[in-house]
Amino acid sequence: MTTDRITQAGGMCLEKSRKKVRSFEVAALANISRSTVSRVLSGDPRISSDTRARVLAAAAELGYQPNLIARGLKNQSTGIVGVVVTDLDNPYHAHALQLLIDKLGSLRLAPLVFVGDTAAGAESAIERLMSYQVDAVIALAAPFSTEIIAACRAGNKPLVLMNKHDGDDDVSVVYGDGMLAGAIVADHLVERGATSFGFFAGEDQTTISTDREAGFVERLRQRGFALGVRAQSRYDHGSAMAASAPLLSSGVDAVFCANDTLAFALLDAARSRPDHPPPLVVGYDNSALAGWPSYDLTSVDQNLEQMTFATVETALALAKGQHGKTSRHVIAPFLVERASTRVR
Amino acid sequence: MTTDRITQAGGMCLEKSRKKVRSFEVAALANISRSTVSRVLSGDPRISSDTRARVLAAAAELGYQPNLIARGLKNQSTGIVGVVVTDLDNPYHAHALQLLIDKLGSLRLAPLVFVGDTAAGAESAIERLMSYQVDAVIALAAPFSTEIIAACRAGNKPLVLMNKHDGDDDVSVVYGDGMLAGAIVADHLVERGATSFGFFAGEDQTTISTDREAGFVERLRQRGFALGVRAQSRYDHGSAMAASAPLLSSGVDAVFCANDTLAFALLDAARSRPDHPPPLVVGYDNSALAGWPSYDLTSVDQNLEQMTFATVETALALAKGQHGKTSRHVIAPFLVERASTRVR
DNA sequence: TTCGGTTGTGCACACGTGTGAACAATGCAT
DNA sequence: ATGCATTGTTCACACGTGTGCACAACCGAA
Repeated sequence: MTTDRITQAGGMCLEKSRKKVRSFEVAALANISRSTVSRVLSGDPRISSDTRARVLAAAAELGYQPNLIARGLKNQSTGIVGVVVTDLDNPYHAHALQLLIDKLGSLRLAPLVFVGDTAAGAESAIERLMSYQVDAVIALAAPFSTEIIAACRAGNKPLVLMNKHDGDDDVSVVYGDGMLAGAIVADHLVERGATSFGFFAGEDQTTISTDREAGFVERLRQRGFALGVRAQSRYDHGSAMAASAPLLSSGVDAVFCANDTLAFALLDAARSRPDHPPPLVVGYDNSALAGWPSYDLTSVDQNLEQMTFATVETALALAKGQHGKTSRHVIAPFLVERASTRVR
Repeated sequence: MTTDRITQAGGMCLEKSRKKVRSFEVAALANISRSTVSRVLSGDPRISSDTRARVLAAAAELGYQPNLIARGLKNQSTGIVGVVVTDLDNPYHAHALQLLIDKLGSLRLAPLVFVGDTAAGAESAIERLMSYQVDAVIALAAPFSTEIIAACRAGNKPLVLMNKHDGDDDVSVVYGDGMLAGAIVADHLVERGATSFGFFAGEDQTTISTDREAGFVERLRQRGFALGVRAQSRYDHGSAMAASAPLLSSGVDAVFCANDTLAFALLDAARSRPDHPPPLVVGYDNSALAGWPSYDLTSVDQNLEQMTFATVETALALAKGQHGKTSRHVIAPFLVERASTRVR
């Protein structure tokens, strides 16, 4: 009846679909050729509605699920998207990853996730991804984007950087508008009556971080103020608490922190010196913890929802077609006001 | 020279390896057949060391990376492991996922990650995973494990449940010893001088949660005490703060919380009523936040490192061979003592 | 020379799917 | 009856890899 081989029918199986069912089995059940099954599934309009119904019924009865590995091999398109993340202990990254997975899933794409927290790790992650023939790569706030860009270019894979942009490299990027955020924060603090200002910077001096500071300082300047004090720290709570000392002893009215983690550390440090009144504090990321009463932190929300949406759309566009075109989405952030900038 | 077709050699490429290089190209460069290349890569001992060296040199020169999709199709084993997670906003889950990805990567396995936070979502996630022919499935603290178990059994895919066990279902499981943890906490609180006790339960009444309570109550009983008060809440901070009122107004000496999130909420709620002295508080998960000075929470550490290790090892064992054998790893937790159980 | 053993390599097929081209069936106009 | 367009289906090949089996080359022994 067919040139395809026969499988042993799996003996004494009691459950519904014990063994993997392949397309030629539904073809046999529908008295039709295997190609017609494939055409029905791909929505080919030449198939008569009669046979289409028969095939669909047979597929449903057998519980047929196409083998996406085989399809990927044939189509040169697997529907797999590589995602490179760094630190999932940062709740902001974890949240972004979750949103990415959701968006990808709703587009029937599957995320293959790797951690690239060192230069070597990032490179090897990309190599693994390319071996799996992913349709595109999304790098999430990746510190080693240079290596990633090089690897993707060598393998000719479309790449989208989310929340990281490296100036002039021609890669598609999606990131939050740090300059705008800095300006919004400056306005907010001035309106709250602050007259002396500090900035708490993170360890990494990427454009993503420096934009925030630049926008802040620039708007302060426009309104007739200057930055009074500046501190810098790694992103863990302990280091940040230690590093926040100069900000507190300077006695500035308000501090803008590059990150919620830094802001929490600053608040904790301020609590331990009740002699001075604490400054107004603004964070960045609007993490869940910012809403808790023990911190109640005013924070910039990067609009991650919109950011992940744009990222996935961009990746999909690159995957299907125009590899050359690089795009640049800049997402507008907004401020969530809470008690940490309420005047006491 | 060969029966394989010729590719267009990619015109004016300037970069190193602009186009995908396939095994027959390194075969051609090494003046050898394609099968020999495959055998070299799989470490076949019959290959002479001379040709082996020639092949490896050619592969290195062309930057050959085998197509794992094609290999997966042929071998009926993709090296992809499906991971089903629920809530990545829970830092505990995010941390576990990161560890899982690391362990999988070091075993040269690739994680395909899906979110299954509803019954329907979990089922569709598993279906997607099976379409991708994953070698095994790991479900991380999945609330809808019944659906997942059914789907994996139907598809004949090995499954490991991490941090969830459903009593008598014969599935491989890896989880922390909640009974032991409860006992350790009871001992600790009694030693700290507490004489009246409360338990703060989570929304889910899975065995994972109830074990903690059962072990706690049992050990209290052995030492001549009983549980004085009990509260229950969803796992978000707001709900938990509201739900913690009865625990505080009851005036018990010590409260064991099923989760760090609940413990943080309880501490926040206690702060807002300075009339009573706060109880001793113990949490569960030892999340990063527990170490921060604003909470400084004594908490049970589940030994996630060991747990993820056992999970991945189990999945790998199931993937290569003994599908029938189900195993059960119970990981011993330990207590990290901090200020929240220090007598004031 | 013939036979058997060892060592290394190549041919051809398989994995499960998608798809261009060929083809059968039918209707319609010549 | 023949030619042609339309419609639905099948044939055969391709995607890139692994591997059983046959076989070539070589050596030593009878």
